[in-house]
Amino acid sequence: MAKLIKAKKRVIERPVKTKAGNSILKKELTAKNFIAQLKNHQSDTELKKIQRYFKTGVGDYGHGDKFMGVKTGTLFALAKEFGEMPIGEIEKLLESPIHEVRAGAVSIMDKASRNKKISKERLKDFFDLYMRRHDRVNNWDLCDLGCLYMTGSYLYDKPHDILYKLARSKNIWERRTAILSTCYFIRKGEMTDTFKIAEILVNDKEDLIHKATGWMLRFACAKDRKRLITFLDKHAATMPRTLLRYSIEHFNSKEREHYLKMKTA
DNA sequence: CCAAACGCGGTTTTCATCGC
DNA sequence: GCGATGAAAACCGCGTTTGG
Repeated sequence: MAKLIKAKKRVIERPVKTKAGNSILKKELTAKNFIAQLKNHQSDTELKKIQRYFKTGVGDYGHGDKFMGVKTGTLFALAKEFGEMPIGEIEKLLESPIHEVRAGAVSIMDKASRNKKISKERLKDFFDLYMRRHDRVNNWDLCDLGCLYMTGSYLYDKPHDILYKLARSKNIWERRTAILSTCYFIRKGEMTDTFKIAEILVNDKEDLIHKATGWMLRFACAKDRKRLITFLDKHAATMPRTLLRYSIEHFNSKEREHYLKMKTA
């Protein structure tokens, strides 16, 4: 434990954050170096945990994925430091068979995208890479990292057609991308796409789509409660249970009961 | 009677708020 | 400013309840 913290600290103290050292820095901002750093933080205890956390059994969504055993927090801290990694190197990370390495790739894009000072060009590079290599995004956490800020902020002032195409995809992670990308719009007070895409996904077969959609509906409800009520009055009786329960999680018990009982009514 | 549904608790990280 | 605190968020699993 102490060892891990020490190692983490050492990484932070590297001259990565100093602007003056940019040229030296760029040399180190490689996929190879990132993976080497990750290996420093590998632990078997964490490996067991993470394999249990992401369902890896036969038939589960995470089946066949490889893990190395790095704590999420450590991964995020590392990703923050590698924020300036060239896009080609990020793509290399994305091509890794190891989950944490791919998560690192998307996390680098996520952390950098949260910075309001990110350039339009950089954001476009991120978005294009994410969409072009969506085949490498094959778990819920990768979707979350890519979409909670990055995809949405890129698309914010552009046409949103691509999200509707993704919402109708056969690929579960593309559908998850579609709904989660609206998270940024919700933050900006724009809920239309969330509800329109939720309408497309309202009878989805996948549990992880129910959860993501319910999550976004609940999030949107915080800004526009009436709109969720309208949606629920139309769909509560037939929509998947998890989707419904997630979306009304913040209702008081009376309201919750009302919508939960609509199925039988 | 069994499966689905429910609600809660545990995992971890991040964000907002509070008081010094 | 800054550390402490609490809330909330993805997720899962588990024990209990419900209902077809």
